[in-house]
Amino acid sequence: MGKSSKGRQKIEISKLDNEANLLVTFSKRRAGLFKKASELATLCGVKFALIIFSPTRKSFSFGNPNVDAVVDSYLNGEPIPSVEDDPAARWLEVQRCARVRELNRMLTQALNELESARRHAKQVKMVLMAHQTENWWERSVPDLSLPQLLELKVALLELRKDVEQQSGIITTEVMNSLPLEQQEQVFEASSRTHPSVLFGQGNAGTTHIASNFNASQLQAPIMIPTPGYNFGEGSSGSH
Amino acid sequence: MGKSSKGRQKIEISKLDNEANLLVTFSKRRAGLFKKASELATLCGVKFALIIFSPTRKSFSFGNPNVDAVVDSYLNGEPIPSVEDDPAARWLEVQRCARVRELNRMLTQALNELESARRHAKQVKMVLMAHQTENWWERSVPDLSLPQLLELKVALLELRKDVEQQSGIITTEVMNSLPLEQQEQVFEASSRTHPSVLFGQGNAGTTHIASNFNASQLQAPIMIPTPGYNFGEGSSGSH
DNA sequence: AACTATTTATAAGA
DNA sequence: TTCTTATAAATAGTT
Repeated sequence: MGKSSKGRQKIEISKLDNEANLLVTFSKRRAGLFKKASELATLCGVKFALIIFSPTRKSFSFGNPNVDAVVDSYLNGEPIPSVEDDPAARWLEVQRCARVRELNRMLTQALNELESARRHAKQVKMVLMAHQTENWWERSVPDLSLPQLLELKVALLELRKDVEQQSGIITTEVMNSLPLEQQEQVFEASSRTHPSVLFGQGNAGTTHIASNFNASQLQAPIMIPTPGYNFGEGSSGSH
Repeated sequence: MGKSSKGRQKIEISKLDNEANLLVTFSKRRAGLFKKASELATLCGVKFALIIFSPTRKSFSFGNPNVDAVVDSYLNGEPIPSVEDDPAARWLEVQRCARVRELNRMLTQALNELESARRHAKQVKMVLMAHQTENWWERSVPDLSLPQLLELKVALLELRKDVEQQSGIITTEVMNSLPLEQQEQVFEASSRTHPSVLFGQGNAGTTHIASNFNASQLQAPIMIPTPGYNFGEGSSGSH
């Protein structure tokens, strides 16, 4: 009898041009990839995160114990002392956590500057408010009494000292002390929600990934085309 | 003749107890997983990131175009209106990116405060520097000429006005005055340099992942046990 | 790190 | 989509 199917055929690994076929292949291979990943995690007890953006721009993700924990570890990863002398390793290490490191650096700097600016502002305010009960400077300064003027002088000297210490730095140096990348940084607001979908009904709890992983689960039930779903041991909890 | 090998045997997907075997299995399956991922990326032209922590705590990662770009997309992903009311989804959403969001929030706030403080400091400085050529206030204030005193009065009034507008806010209100949306804003630096390491010698350019992907490449050469290495189409450039 | 006998994944077709 | 089937690919155990 003739064969009922040609069976699996070898394909070249290059961008699929047939759109429909691409979608099917994506679904199949994504499922396979997720299964492989979960098997690896279960067999070897390792942490992992896998994030995929579908051809239709939706995101699929999962990880063990969960994506964010792994991403955090990744972003905050320890340097590897053993590769300290390997230039490539060093380079990569520098690349790592670029985002969080940079944010931390910026935050530290901003906080430092803010502290200075705030101390400065406080002193200015003190000087100006010291006599606010009378609003003495609304009268013409020449009318001030000698003690008042002396007080003013002390305050101004104090202020000047402060200004030299802080304001000068703040206003003249700070802008330039920021690395160029920082000054040019474009900030993008994105306080968006980024929800995820649980894996199945009640099997997202403490069970092992693979122990409740089989082909039937792998297909339709869990492949909800929703961006950012997680499953695995810790997917339903915090990390 | 007898068979030279039992060949592949079926195994149960549960944590391997044999340590040596686990390490070998990890290496093999990691390689397979990476290959599958790169094939999927090539075939379907999708973005992905894969981060794995080895049993020995080292991290392996790669992605298309690179891990951080995908992680960024993931962390700043679009909201999915349809799951807005799903409590589980909301919960996971809250968990997600906690660290980066908090850093961003702190940075945003610090930056806003700093901007105010800076504007204020600038005005203070202007007042104080207006007469710096003479350092007139180093003489005793009572010795000032009438024009100088009038000038001082104007400066002080100006400063007071500024202080009322800014300093008060800075020192008392700013911490709480940011609108909630602003406080939650997530900023992302978009001008970040992000170099990567080349994949192999000269094949990391514009070639497709999988077209230069074979078993020999998959094993030792590219599996540098270094945190955060990337390869793939876009791995050799910035994004 | 290689080698195979198997298991597993999957391209095509229905 | 989902199922089937023949075949390609991955890999467990061994050397």
